[in-house]
Amino acid sequence: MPELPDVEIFRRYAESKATRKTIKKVSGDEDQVMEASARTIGRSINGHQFISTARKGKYLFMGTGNNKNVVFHFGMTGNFAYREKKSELPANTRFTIEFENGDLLGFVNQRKLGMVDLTDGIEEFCRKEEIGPDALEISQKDFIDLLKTREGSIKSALMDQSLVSGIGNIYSDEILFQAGWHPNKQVPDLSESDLEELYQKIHHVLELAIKRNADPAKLPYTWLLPNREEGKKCPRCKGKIEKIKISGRGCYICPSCQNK
DNA sequence: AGTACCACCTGACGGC
DNA sequence: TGCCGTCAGGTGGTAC
Repeated sequence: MPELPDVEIFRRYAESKATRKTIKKVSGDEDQVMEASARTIGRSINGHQFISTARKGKYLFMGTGNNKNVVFHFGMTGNFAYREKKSELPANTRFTIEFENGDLLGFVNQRKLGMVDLTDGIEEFCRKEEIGPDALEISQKDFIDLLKTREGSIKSALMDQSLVSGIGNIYSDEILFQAGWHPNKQVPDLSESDLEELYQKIHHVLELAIKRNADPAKLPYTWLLPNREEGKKCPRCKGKIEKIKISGRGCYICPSCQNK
């Protein structure tokens, strides 16, 4: 489930559970998830503590006292699992950090589309990976300036991580539903005040989702997300939710509410 | 510069 | 019950 709100919840979880504890050792499958090997990561961080956490878009960073950062990206599935005193971690745990006190932090990633990496500098890492400004960090002015020169559909613009990072398939559906735009609306057709409104919707949706722990069951029933299923009733107009395909991704809309 | 499509993985679900 | 196709909240590469 990991889009910006989910990753922010994971960050808070890791911050509260796994910082200020001395790292004893790390282990991980030597498969495609480990961008840097567990051995390399262990050599850099064993004996140190995590003292900070950071998030940019869907990327999560845990910084150690010796200025290293373990980087996490969850792909389409996964979360963290913290366990006390070596109690059992969930299935599909791909990377484990063990602390001196015996506690464990597991990176759970069923579909192996995520990754674990190591970097000295967060800024440098983001530049290399072409991760754009975070959707909740960028100013309204910068957001509008970026979109001014953008072509193509608003949906693909919102989901382009190099433009603005953190918004994925389902939260872009929600944002566009609340803003009233069809996902295929062309960006050049949006006025400056349209873009201002869009910026506000992005903040509204992402911030409230974080407040509700990114738990779909706790989101307002007036939102699209709890009704994001073909044939369900639109919570606003009671029309039928339709599923369409945009750049290969399933996309849910209310055709009558999203006709701007 | 955008977009469409495939690939990477695993597991759940519906149809037969 | 079992097999098969399809789909899932992400990203990267490639071809157009």
